[in-house]
Amino acid sequence: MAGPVTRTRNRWGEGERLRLEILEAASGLLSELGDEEGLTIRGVARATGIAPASIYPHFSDRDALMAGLLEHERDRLSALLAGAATTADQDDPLGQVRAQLRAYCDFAVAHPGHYRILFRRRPDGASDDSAANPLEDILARFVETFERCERAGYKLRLPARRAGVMVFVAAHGRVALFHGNPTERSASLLPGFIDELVSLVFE
Amino acid sequence: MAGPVTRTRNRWGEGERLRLEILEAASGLLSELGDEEGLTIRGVARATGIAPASIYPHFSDRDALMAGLLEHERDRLSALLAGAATTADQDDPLGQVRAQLRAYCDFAVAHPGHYRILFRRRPDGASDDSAANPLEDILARFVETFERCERAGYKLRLPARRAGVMVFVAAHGRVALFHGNPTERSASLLPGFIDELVSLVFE
DNA sequence: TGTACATCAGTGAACGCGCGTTCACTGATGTAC
DNA sequence: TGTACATCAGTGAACGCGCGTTCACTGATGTAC
Repeated sequence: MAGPVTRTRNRWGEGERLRLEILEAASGLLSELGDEEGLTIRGVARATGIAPASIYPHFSDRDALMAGLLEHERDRLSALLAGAATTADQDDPLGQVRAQLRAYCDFAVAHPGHYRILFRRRPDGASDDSAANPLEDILARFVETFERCERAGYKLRLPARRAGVMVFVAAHGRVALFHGNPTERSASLLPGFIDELVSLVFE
Repeated sequence: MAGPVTRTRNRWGEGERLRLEILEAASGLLSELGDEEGLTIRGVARATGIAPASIYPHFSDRDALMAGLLEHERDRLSALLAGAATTADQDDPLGQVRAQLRAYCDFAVAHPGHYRILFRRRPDGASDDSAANPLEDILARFVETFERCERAGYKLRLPARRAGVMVFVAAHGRVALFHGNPTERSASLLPGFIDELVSLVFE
């Protein structure tokens, strides 16, 4: 499809740049394929415009590349959610909840491949700490916003953390439903779902 | 791990049996691997105790085998949910909702691999009708039960279908969270989550 | 009842392919003296 | 300023492997006459 990718080699002392180039190429590939399968060392090398062997100084093997990619995408989504909360009206925490949920669903709809890898089972070796678990990071964004709601005097039907879990898992379930049946119609029903969800969680 | 699988060839006129044997072997493999990757024609043939070529009279290619497996597992889960509703106290529709949700989560926790393929993106060629969409089938089980609740006089905060969508997607999101972090602790919090979820949806 | 033939269930070997990974290398850019 | 050498960024070719799929086949079981 795309012509052969050409690139100029990094300058002396800047070899580390290639690491990011690889991750970005892999991310682009994930958009095209919509799926982690087919995301191979050779494929990523082709997309980056380098030899397969050139991956190895930056990622020790395919698993390490996938783990790097997961971290990369988790950080993108986490930043997006934090941004949505601060962009919304600071005096309207309920609006912030909605803005975050909308940002979350938009991301999932627009980037199914990226979204999906965030919810992939972690390799068995992964530890239990939150740094390794991308979901904890995302969840924390929602919990923060509910805590802000509580401080602003809004009455929740659940404690802030439980409310965060509830909207997060429900939103995730809803976009998974969309991914299973990615139609215009299903996407158009998302805003209504978000409103329903928010209304259930408040008094 | 397991020794070489041996089997006796089916009798004349019973060649169709092999189709089911293949699906059951694939299902078993899915349990062991916990993952659709590695579920190969050759691997399934090995697990069934047949030659790879013997798959082809029953499934035209790998995609057809995967589609057959998805259908197989969807029917299992759907039957499980229907059974949970009829096993519960017939005069307690709210208890039926809980029983279904518990059955659903138990299935997801006990069979991550089987569960996961139900939520895999369908191949692009798949049509839009509900028969092709495993999720619709599962969703319908929950909706049925909420309709029973309404007829029994329980007040829902959402219409029955929307309530069904809500608990279904929330339950799915919750077990996905578990799959991302499959600890004892996470599993032990599931019953509490189910109760919370049910309480949110009723007045 | 025999016997020739059709049909069945399933096999074994081979094909071409893309994969992950290794290893000795190349050429450009920096540094020591 | 020159020059020998170290270090850097990245390459090209090769390896062994398991994969999906094809194809001519085998031996057992049924059927027609």
